[in-house]
Amino acid sequence: MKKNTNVDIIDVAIKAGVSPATVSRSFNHPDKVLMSTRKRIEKAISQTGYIRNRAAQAIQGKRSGTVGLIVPTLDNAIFSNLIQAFSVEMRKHGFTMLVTTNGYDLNDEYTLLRSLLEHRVEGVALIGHDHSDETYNLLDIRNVPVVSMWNYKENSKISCVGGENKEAGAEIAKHITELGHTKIAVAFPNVKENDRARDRKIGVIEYLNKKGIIIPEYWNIKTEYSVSDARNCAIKLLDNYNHPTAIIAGNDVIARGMIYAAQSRGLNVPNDISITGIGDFSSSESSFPSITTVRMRPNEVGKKAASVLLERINGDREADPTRIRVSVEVKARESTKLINN
Amino acid sequence: MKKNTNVDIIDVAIKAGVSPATVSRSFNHPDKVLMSTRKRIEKAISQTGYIRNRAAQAIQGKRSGTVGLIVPTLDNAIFSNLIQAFSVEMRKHGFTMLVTTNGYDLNDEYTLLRSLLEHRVEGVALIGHDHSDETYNLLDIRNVPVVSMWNYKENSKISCVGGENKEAGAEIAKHITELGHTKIAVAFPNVKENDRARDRKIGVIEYLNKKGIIIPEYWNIKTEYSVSDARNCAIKLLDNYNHPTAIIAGNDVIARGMIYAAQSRGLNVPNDISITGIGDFSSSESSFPSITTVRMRPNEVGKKAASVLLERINGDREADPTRIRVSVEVKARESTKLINN
DNA sequence: GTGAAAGCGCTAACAG
DNA sequence: CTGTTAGCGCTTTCAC
Repeated sequence: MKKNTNVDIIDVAIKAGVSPATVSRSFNHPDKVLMSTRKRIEKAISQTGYIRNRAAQAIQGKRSGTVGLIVPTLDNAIFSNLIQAFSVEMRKHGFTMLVTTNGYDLNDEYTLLRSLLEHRVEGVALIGHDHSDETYNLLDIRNVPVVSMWNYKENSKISCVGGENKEAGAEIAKHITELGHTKIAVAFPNVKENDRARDRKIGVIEYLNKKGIIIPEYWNIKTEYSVSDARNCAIKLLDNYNHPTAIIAGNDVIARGMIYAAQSRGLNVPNDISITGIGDFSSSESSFPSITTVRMRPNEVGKKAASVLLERINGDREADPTRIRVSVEVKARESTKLINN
Repeated sequence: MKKNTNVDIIDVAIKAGVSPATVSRSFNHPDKVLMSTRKRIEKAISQTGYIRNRAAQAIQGKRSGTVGLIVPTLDNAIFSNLIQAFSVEMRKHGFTMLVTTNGYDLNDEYTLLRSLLEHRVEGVALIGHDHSDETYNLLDIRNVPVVSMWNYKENSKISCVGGENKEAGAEIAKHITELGHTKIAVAFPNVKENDRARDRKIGVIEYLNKKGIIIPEYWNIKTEYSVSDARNCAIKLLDNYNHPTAIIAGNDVIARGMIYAAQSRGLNVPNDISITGIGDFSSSESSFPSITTVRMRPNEVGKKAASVLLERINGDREADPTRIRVSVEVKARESTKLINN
């Protein structure tokens, strides 16, 4: 059995005794083709081993059957639930996903977007709202259906689906203060070019300030999005400064690293120190201690973002942005506790 | 600034005062075009906002500039390092990646492969060696450059890059027995249609048997690849049966869940029980206790797999499979300890 | 070094 | 419901 890279729609048409146009129709408008001829075509297809050529289809300026996704990184758990949900939903509607990573670099993102457009993706999904002017400009000029995932923004230029990260920050800060904590450290990654982290942090800080709580500089930790860096940062804090009674971390990965740090220093979480995350990653509920965090519903975001994008692709591209706010919710678990003042 | 989805190579040619053929050449064979005209063309490109149409290029039966990747899932950390490394390397060489997930279903995989081929990907990367006959057959018939990642296999039908999972299993079993353990439980996921897990498990069991150690059925745990399920399974074991002194888990995620289970039951790891993983995920070194595991070098695998695939794409597609074995290595850490008999 | 012309594989009118 | 025809945007001979 050998080598037939090259059977085309004409070969199929001949074999089935119809015209190429009919074969094409049986793919794209099957209802316009007689059941019986469709059957013959299908037989011819499997006999010849024909596989459609989407490139030739895409060239009509019509459907390429692809959408593009640009994420900061695939390298950790942060986006995996989201991407999986988005991907599955798009696939259900016959789309294949072109995935690229920009390593949190917005200039890179522009280049990647261009390359996605070279492939004539029918739509693009991005993370968050921090994008270069060039990127926004290109999306606008080419009139590409686009959706931003993971952060809701009231007046966003483009459609978006996500939780309100600022609210998430405020909610977890509220939770912590209601447990009686006032000596609070915060741990966030670089918030430049990362609106999700920035909004969370703003939410936390503003809420605490409102309650009259000010974070001293040595309790304002800057860390990477990794367990190991978070652990190191927390160790530094615990070893060199007096201890806060609580740490609010920018996400669950950071929280996890900090819990390990505390444990490795013989501290009990939450008895000696409370630690919170944001995001509710899949393992946060099952860890020991389980992590108090904020649910951001990545599955829902991914799925809804896919729907929004599909709507744009199939419908009115000039319509005003669709914005879907996914509710966030504090999940109180074992890593925090009431403090006795 | 509005709406120019449709500038094509001809518009650019006119603007630059050359023929379309020359514009095309300046992309694909820049050396065959006078520097000065190339400059004019580039200027015309940026003035018109032209973006190449890869579909039109792909239709010539030549380069589509894409490769396909089929993974079981994006939903957890298991493959993320690997994918990231693969993706970055392919991108460096100008390829964009079409990603799909089959949810560990090999029939689905065949469908996904077909859809990737519809997009005329120039090459395909798969995980492991368990694939349906149809899948192998299709790859063969279409003569698609292909690489299998994550599991080395001596006589594989297709090129592969990975560690030897059986060896990984044997190595960690060796490590555990050398620490004096004989009362050992194992925890693996469903090994059907998953050669990586199967090989690991075989490696463990065979080694233990050779040492005269037999795993009783109630210490032979079957779990999902998730922290939560692993934790539940371990709890069941700890609550209902006498305790082993060690648990060998199929990967680090499972090990993590089991450590949490032990801790939640007031057991100390490793003093009361030793627990090992396989895979050395990024957080395994920083967790508390850090996890004794086997390094599988996902970054190296991803990068090398990309190289192998590129070689096939650019070179001799009929050549015998290239097989690269990436060494595996036990990382002894805090989650295991010597037992006093 | 560059242009003219002939397709690549498919789809969308338009007839019939 | 089906066939004919005219391209989609680009690349590639083959001349010049």
